[in-house]
Amino acid sequence: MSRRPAPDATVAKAITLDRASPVPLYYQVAQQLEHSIEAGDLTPGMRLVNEIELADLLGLSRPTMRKAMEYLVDKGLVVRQRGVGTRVVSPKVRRSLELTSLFDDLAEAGLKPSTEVLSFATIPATPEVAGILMVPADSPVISVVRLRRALGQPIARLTNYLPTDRFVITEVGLACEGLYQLLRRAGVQLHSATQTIGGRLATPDEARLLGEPRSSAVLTMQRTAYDDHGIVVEYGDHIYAAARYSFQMSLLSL
Amino acid sequence: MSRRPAPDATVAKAITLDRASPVPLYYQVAQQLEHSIEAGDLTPGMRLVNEIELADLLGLSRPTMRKAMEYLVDKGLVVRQRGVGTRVVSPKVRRSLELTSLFDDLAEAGLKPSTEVLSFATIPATPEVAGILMVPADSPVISVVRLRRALGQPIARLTNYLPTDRFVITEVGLACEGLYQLLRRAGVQLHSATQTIGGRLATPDEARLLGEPRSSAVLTMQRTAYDDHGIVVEYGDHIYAAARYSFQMSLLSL
DNA sequence: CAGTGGTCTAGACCACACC
DNA sequence: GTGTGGTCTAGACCACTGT
Repeated sequence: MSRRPAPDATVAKAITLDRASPVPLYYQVAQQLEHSIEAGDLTPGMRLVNEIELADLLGLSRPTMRKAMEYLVDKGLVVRQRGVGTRVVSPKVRRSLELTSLFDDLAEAGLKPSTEVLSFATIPATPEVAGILMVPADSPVISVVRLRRALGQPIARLTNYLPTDRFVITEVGLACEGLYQLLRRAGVQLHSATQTIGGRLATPDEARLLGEPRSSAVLTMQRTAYDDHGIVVEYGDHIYAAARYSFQMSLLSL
Repeated sequence: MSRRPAPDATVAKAITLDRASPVPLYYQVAQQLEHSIEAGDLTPGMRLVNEIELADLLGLSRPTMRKAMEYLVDKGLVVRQRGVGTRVVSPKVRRSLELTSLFDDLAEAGLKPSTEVLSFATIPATPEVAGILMVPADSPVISVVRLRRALGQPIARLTNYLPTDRFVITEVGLACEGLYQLLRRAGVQLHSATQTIGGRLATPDEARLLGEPRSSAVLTMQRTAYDDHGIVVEYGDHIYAAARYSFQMSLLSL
C-alpha cells in the first residue's frame, strides 16, 4: 500500500525506443510523451511517473530521462515541482502555446495565402537601410516589395531589404516560397531577430492597395534578422490591414 | 605548437566558484560568463575555450560545464557548432535580445511611468469575460481600469479582469506596483500567457483620454495569463496610443 | 518520514568540421 | 588525424513537499 496517491499515469501508451536510430534517445522519449499529451492520453493535471522509475522502465539512465522531461518543460507542456512531481498542464494552455509558431504566417489557418511580387530590384542602399544592414551607404542591396493576400483579399504589403553579397535570391523563388525558407535553403543559419510592432493611419496609397477605406488603421512591423555570425540577413518594413490582421504570440515562464 | 588556431579567449577574467553557496555551480559559471560577455571582455566572434578544458580549469565536471554553456546558448549569447567550437555572438545581436524582457514595460527607458487607477470594482462577469476566465457567467470578478502615463503624457488604458477566489488584490497595491509583481507576491506561479496585438481607429472617448487627435490609431492588446495549474489568472484588454507606443520583442532560434 | 525533482561527478563513445 | 560539441551511463547527495 502506498501512503501517497499513485501517479495518475502509469506510463503513456508504451514508449518504444530505437537505439540504432540517429535521433537521440531523449528526443525519442520527449516526442512520444508530447504526442501522448497532445492526443489526450495524458489528461490535464495528471501526475507523471517520476523520472527515476520512468528511466528504469525504459532502460535509460536518469540524466537521459531528465533531458526528455526538460524538453517538455521548455515547451510548456508539463510543470515540475520538487517534492511533488510532474503534472501535465491544461489543454487550454497548451493550445494557446501552439500559436507561437505561426506568428505572421497564416498559412495554417486554411486561408490559402498567396504572395505577389510587386517589385524586385537591386538598388543603392539609402542611409537608413545601409545603417541597419551594416553595409556602406549606396552599396547595392536587394529590395523586394510583396503583396500578401488571404482568401483573395490583400492583407499586407511586405518590404524587404537584403545584402547582395551573402546569398542568391531569385524573384521566382520568392513567388512560391517564403523568404525565410529561401534563406535557410541558401545555407543561412538564422539565429535571432528583433521586431517592433506599431500602428498608424494608412496613407491614401496604402489604403487603396489594401482595399481599405481612406481613413483606416494599419499595423506596422519592422524586423531585423541576424545569422549565427551576427550578420544582418534581412530587414523588413511591413504594413498590415489592421481590420483583418493581428499578431498572436505566447509567452512562457513569465 | 597547435596546428589549429588557439581559442581567442583563454578564460574570461577568472571565474570564481563558491561551493558553499546555495546557487548552483552551473549557474554561477553561466552568470559570470554572461557578465564577461556583456562587459565586452569576450569580444564578438571570439572562440571560447572548449568545455572540457574549461571544466578542468574550474574543477568542475563536464556535464556541469555543459549546463552553463547551454544556458548561454538558450539566452542567445553564444553559438556552438560541433567540430568547431563556441563563439560569442555580435554585440549588436545581444543588445537587441535584451529588449525582450521589458515588452510592455517602459520603466527601463527612463520615462518614469506612472499608473493611475481609474476604476476598481467587483462586478458580475459578462459572458465574454466569464468565458475567458473560465468562471460561471455573472459570478463576481475584479475589474480594474488604469491609465498609464510616461513623462506625464497618457499612453495606454489598461483594462484587467481577475477571478476573485484565488488571491487578494488591493487598489493601493496596484497604484505602486505592477499587476504581475502583485500576483507573484500573492503566491501565484505564472506559467504562460497568450496575447494578440491588433490596431484600429480610436473612438472619440479613447482619443480624448489618450490626448490624441480625433482621428488617430490605437494599438490593441488582449492578454490571457495562466498559472502553473492551467487556471486563468488574468485577462487584459488594453489600448495604446499608436503615435507614442510600440511593442518590441525578439525571437530566438528562427 | 518517504518520495520527488535539482544538482553534481567521472568516466565513455560518437558525429562532425577542419587540417 | 585531431579537436570539437552531442549523447549516454551509473552512480551520489541534497532540498523540498506532503503525510
